[in-house]
Amino acid sequence: MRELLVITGPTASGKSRLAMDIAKEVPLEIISADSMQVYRHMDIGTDKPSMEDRKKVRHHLLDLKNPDEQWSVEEFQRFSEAAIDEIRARGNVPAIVGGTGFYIRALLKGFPLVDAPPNLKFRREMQDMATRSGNEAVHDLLRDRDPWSWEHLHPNDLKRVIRALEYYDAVGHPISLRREAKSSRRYEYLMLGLQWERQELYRRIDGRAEEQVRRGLIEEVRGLLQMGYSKELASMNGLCYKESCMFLEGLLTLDETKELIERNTRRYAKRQMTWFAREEGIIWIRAGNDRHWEDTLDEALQMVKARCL
RNA sequence: GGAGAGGUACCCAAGUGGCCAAAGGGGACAGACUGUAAAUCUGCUGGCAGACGCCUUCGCUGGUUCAAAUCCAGCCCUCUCCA
Repeated sequence: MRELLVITGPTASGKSRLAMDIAKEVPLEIISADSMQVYRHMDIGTDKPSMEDRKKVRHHLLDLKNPDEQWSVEEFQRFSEAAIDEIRARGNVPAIVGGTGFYIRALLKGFPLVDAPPNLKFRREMQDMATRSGNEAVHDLLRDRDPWSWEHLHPNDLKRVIRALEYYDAVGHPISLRREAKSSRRYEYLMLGLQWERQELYRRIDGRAEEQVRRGLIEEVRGLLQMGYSKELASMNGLCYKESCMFLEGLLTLDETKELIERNTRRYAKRQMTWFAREEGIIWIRAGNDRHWEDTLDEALQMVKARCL
């Protein structure tokens, strides 16, 4: 059985490069598992694959949405499942490439699709209640409806508390039951993770902001703002964008902006590593300055050829 | 040279005799995560110990006191203003 190829790892670990290199020997099509690269006009800050790469290898789930359009895990799940079928029908190997662990988990372990979309009015109400009566008051609403969540969610984790409530409101049973539920679709997969020594990865991240600024990050963000996309949007709160908005508002100097971007990127990488550390099924492939990229690539290639072809 | 202000833990910064291993913020570190996840949230941060607790810290050296980051003396350093 041909397995699905998944390439993941923290930001700046070389996922795209690995995928592109593998594609030289294996008929790959890439499905981006990146929550930010779905947005159009956000290229430099998201480090989106170049048009050149996209010409060489077919990419999916890039530039699907405008920055103010709705997008979420569930949609990622649907779109990527469809893309997988499509790619296989063409006789190619689907490669999920990206660092958004939540998306990858949703696809692989498959959260069951449930009809509980965001309910904005409900969220508003809960939000108001929180500001009026405190986060604990909202959190306490979970007690009877979803004891597991009540116990495991911190009252200050308002987003999740509200979502748990919202879910219950829509479906009538606790969202926490979903963790036991089986997905409708399951995949056999080969999940490769690029592993770097922490300090080395951080060094790669440092200086990256400098590079992005040189490539026009600030202009990109200014353009987004001019198109009418506000800094309040989720998309505009992504790495690089949030900081660039602050710069454009005069809150930061350019140097401070670059520093902030790098720091936040390191933190992001750390969060990803924490996530992946408890994710099961990842085969880690070591990369680093003490190892030739060719060796890293070969190690990956061997497994891909053995299991995905 | 003269007049002031100040030196507190990785950084900034409270604290002016006991309730101080020392508020608060930042950073670092760790963790969580099931419909916006590059987001959001939590914990922790002198050393040793499982714990009672013990030990070493508030520029340095002495002193006063039952007791000092806090009071006194000298010294070192920093900053501002006047020369």
